[in-house]
Amino acid sequence: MGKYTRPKGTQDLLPETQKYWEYVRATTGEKALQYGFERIDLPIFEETALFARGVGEATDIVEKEMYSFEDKGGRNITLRPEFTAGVVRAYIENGMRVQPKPVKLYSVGPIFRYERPQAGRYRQFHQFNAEVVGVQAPLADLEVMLLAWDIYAALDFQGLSFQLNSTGCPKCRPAYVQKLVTYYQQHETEICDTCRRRLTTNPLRVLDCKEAQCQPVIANAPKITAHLCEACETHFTALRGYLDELGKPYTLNHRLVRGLDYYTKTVFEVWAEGIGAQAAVCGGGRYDGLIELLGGQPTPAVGFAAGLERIIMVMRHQKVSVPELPTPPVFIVQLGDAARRLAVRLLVDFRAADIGAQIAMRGSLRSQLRTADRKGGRFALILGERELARGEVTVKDTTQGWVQTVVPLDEAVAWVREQIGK
RNA sequence: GUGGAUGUGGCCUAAUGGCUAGGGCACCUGACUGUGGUCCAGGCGGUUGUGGGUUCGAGUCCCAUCAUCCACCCCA
Repeated sequence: MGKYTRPKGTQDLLPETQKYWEYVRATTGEKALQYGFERIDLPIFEETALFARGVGEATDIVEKEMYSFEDKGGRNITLRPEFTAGVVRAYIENGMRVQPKPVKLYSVGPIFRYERPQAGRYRQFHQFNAEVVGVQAPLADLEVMLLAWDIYAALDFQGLSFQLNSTGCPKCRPAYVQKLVTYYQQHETEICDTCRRRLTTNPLRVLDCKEAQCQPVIANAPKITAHLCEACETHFTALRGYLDELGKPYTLNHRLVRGLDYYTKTVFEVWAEGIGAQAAVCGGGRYDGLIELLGGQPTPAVGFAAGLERIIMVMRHQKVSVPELPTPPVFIVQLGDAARRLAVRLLVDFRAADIGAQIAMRGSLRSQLRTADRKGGRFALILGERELARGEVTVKDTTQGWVQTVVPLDEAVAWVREQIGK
């Protein structure tokens, strides 16, 4: 081993895994564009205050998972722990409120969180993110959910379903939270320590506690969907109506919550058959309060994010076949100094004709052919003294075993082009 | 942040506390400038994760530390 090793929780994405990344990036990007989302690329770091405010001071992310530092100019900087805050910042800063609504944006890229690494979980990882900004109507929620769904369908994920809930809005949520806290206080002796703490810091979070002792308490807890105001109720009903209309399976899950204040109304996850049981593969929801919170005009929005490492992990586990990355079809084998000079001319001729080509750089004929076999493409072109003398090149089609053809040197490019039908 | 398991060349791995840590894959060289994965010969590559300790002697036992994996936590 060398002197230096990767920082904890980071990974090298080696050439042999690139086809998965390329495939996932291509599929998600294609779907997003198809659905009218436009790509936006944002800085990987932002002002720390943006995330502190946008994600929420009391969240785990802000409290202990951010990569924050001071730059040489004394600015407080944080490597983005999620996309939404940056998207909203860009929306406001670039005056996107003057654009026709909805504004539909997507992003892909690295995300940073200081967490304990685990299978499929890294400190630098990657997300796909999509947002619909500027529309209150539940059609926007549906649009985001459909994109999430279809991305996984396009990636051939099995057993897809939605988990769905509404978290209400500033009008109806406080009353519900009060009710929940009162209920929990009556059962204070039956719940875990963490939940007791949550009651004061972030009450909604008690609902997704995994502790065994908390389960019966959760099961009988008041459900927020029974306490929605009229606007939230109408919104939720309409969204469910669309899903019913489309026959998309969803489960009402009153335990599905986001602990952040700016989340409103719709909260959802897509579940799929993962490694073993069903598991969430992406999550999202509506955040009508965030843009105003970050200094913009009051603007409704809804979005979701998906972790690419998790997608790739499931794809590899289920042995989903992904297309190979293209390799250059031509590999030139050369013998002798004179032939070598001609060979480099041939090499650039192929490339000028937009046909991928490589040249053997070392070794005997045998070992060059062996290299052609393992690293090269379909055709091995042999250029030695014999060929040189006759102005020919010997072409072996590696997909055809020993079949070889002698082609005049100046027709080689045209001959190969014809073979590959370009 | 909590609990558990595991660390031997790039990868896989052998070695009752006892010879210079052995083998396979891969890589390189040769056989071999003239026809592809075989075979043959040779080579490069290790302070056994790191640091201590026990012992005449440690890859092996003990402690610490680091890393990885797993389960929590959190989430994507």
